Amino acid sequence: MDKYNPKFIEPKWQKLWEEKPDLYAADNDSQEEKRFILDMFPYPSGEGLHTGHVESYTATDIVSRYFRMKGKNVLHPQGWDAFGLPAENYAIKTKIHPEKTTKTAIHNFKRQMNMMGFAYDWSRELNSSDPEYYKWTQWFFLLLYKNGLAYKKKAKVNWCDSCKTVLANEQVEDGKCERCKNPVRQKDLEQWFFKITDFIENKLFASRTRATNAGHTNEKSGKTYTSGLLSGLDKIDWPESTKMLQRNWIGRSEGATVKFKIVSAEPSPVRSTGHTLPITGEEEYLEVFTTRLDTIYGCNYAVVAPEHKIIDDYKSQITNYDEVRKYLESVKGKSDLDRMEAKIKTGVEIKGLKVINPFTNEELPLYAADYVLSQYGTGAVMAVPAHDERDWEFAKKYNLPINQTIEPCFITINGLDKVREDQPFVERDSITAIVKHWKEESYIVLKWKQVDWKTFITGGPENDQSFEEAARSEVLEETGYKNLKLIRELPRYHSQFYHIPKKLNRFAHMRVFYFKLENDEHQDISDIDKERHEVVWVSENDIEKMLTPEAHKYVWKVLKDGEKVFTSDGVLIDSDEYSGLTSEEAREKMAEWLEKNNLGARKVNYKLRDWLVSRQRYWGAPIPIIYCEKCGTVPVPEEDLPVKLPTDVDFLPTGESPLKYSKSFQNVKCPVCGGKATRESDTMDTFVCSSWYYFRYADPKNEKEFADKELIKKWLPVDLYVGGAEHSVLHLLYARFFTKVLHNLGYIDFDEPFLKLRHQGIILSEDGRKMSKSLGNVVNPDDEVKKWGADSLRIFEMFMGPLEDAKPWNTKGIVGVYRFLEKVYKLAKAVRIEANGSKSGINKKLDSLVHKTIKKVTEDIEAMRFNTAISQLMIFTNELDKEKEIPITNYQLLITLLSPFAPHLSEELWNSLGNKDSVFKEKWPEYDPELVKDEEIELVLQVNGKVRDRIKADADLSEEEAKKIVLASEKVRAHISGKEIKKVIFVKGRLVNIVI
RNA sequence: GGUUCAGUGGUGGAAUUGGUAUACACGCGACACUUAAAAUGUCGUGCCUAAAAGGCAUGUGGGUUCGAGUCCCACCUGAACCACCA
Repeated sequence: MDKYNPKFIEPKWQKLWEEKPDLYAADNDSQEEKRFILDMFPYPSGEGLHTGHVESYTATDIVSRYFRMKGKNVLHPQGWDAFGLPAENYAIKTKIHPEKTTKTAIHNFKRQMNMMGFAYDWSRELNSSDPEYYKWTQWFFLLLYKNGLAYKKKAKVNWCDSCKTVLANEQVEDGKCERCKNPVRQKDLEQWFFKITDFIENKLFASRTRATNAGHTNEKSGKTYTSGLLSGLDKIDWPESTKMLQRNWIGRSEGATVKFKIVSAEPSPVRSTGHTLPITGEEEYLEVFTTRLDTIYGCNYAVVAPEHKIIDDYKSQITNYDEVRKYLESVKGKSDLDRMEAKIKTGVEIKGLKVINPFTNEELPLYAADYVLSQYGTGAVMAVPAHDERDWEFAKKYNLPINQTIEPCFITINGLDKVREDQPFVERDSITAIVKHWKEESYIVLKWKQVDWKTFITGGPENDQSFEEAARSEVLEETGYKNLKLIRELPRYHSQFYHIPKKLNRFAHMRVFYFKLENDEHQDISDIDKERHEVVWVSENDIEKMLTPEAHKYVWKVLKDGEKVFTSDGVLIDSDEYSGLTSEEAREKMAEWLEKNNLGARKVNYKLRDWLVSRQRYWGAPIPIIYCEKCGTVPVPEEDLPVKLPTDVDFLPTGESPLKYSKSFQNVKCPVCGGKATRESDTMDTFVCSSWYYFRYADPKNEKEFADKELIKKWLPVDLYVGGAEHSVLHLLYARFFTKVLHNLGYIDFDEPFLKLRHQGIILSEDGRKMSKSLGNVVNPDDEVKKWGADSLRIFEMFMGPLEDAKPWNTKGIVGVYRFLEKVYKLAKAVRIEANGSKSGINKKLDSLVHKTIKKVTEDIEAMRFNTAISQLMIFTNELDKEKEIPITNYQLLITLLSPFAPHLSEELWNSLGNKDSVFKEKWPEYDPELVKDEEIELVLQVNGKVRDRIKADADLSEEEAKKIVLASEKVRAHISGKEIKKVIFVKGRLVNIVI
């Protein structure tokens, strides 16, 4: 055998490995430290593995093999997310039962995985469509049901006409079905939900009896809790982008509810029911939710969602009820997509009703409009057209008044970014600017005056007259303006307001005075650069830079378009006693006032809604619920699980679950009274199956529990989880929810399932587009393995670039990897068997490279930087190739380091060297930190930062010696001749830089 | 529209986190072996310049620094996700 022949080597070792389970099996009894390394279990489609699967599975395979060689007890299982719509749709088309197609697909997937040499512990294989598995999915449903976390409710839900089923909010993209891209309709249906919203914030521990030491203890209250879906994100090692997506999806927003008194335009209100108003105090109010309480003085009307109950409740008082009704009808038929796409806001005034702003006591008109969502907040909003874009659009269309109550602050303090930590003050202690007022035809002079540091931190005198006078006289000096009227002075502590970088906050101690400039005087401003932006800065040329980016854009818009909404925080104006406060301060004070007067309260709202889990489809786990004529909703007793999927069904979707038409399935006896009853015919969303599967790997055959408590303790949580970023909200959020439920009920003592998460980037086709069958640009792993072998494909996919990046496939690239493996193979010929073990020290340079390579490969695997690990192995191989004779220790080391990447070749070479045991039984090598260091380095000689010469030198050369060397260099001398040396910078082991 | 990330040779990508820019690989070119091709091997390969010396180069323009691909500001381009959530 002198030619590298993966076709022969690879199947040979795959067969031999199969016979040695200790190479890949997880040991329940081992005392070694555990590592649970997990791939997202795939949906076994008929297409087989694609390049993306190969990429992420190779990554986890490398890490698993590495940790095993490190002596860790590794759990690296694989399974099948087998339920789901594609299999069912395929069954509808071909009339072949999904169980059968799934089985075939799994068989093919498994073949391909073995072909790739993935070392999975197949003894723990699981399949979510197996009754032994979904028995426990049903058990989880009952667990949630019994703890009040699963409920059935009639609600507006997303309905896909093409899939003929309801969808979770998470499965609707752009108003379309995630799967078939059909527009989603809103439908009123009774459906099952999981109370995922209960776990957004930290939750008090539900079960004290079961818990041993589970749960976190709050230091202040001493209470034990489960960390919420939000706060839990802070403690796990996940990509920041993924955490962001989850936070955005949960969409927490802090605000307040405000009660607007409802008054009737007509004096004798009679309700539809015949009662006179008011019945109770409660009903007199329209409750709205807002995050911008500070803008309430600018509220000019209120809007309710078309579905809001106020319309029914006050039917008789609405004088234009017919018109309102007509509008509601026109909106009803619209899908979410239509509503979103409609660029122009529509609505109708509800005449006969008015609401009263509790702050101003103004009577305001009420509207119904579909830009207000009934499901969010209270389904009603206070409209502030001056400071909210939607309200502004609406007000423009219906010609409603617009009152500005927030004043933008335009200025940031110039030069702050140049201030260093050791300089306590800004260079300039006073800045003057003139701004054209955004609304009026007048100019405002702004004067910044620095408050000294001590006064600033102690608070200092609030209304320091002399300070104002000083400011005034400075303005006079600089501009000659006399008629300055002080409009307001900004409060002092508003660094956030100036948009100053956080680290510079402590420099933001300036007081700002607003002076209004009388009109006659502003005529004299001679240097107005009207062409440019009609904003003139007087005291500095570069003062324009003081504008915050946001304000800069804003000023532009105002001046160009005449008017524009200002939606950011600012300072309040025309708001009674709140005027002059910043938005943040005002929100705080106004909320206090509301609570004191019982007219509202602080409130937190979320975008996340409860998870809709029922589906009107066949290929899923049946919901274990029975409806009895007498007893009502009855959960299936645990001992009767699993509720098996019937086989006597027609798959054709009708809009009702196919299970409804199975007589054998539908008709049952009530488990409580034995009377006539029917089964729930809906199945569960497949994401329910995948929300708990990782627990099952700990104990996949258990018939009494979803997994043994001790085994869960042994193996979980998952140490490393790798999968696509497309699951960032769906699967990953649901799985966290399930884990938190188990924790809260005392089943487990951790509340986050996946400690470390990484995504693999998509592999694009060679043309940079997504691989797809219709484009005909799909790379099939089977073909590549046939051409190059699995080892080449594995390494190539890892070598292409960082794991998480999107990378285009390059057909020609794989040959380089093949050549590399071939070179490693051929090196065997040059191996010298030493008489007396390793004889290091002969070739110091090579020894150093050996240890550098161990270090680099080890660190890169741990950090999952496989591309650079492989590059280092290539450098090492190239270096060995230059030697006439290769010491066997060096060669064995190369094979050991290569083995996680190219298991087949490594095993073959290891065996050919006369080793009887597997290379994977070998201990992962350690490096000697002393040998990693270079004894001799190339000292870089720079003049003014430019490289002029390189000289070989001792690694721990002293500064004195280095200086001598520099000055001895002719090239350096040529550049410094005749000039004075100002400074010499010395970086040990690297460079000397001469500054002239 | 918003948020986030990115932009380095002909290509995929490196760069010890502020210290020799372009490691490793593909591709390309020359040469060797061969009747020839493939395979393999050797050498070369950012741009300007015949070459050396030198200069210019990390999307563009500024800034900080002895020194910037890396830090700061603005702009341009691209990608991903979210999008009436008050």
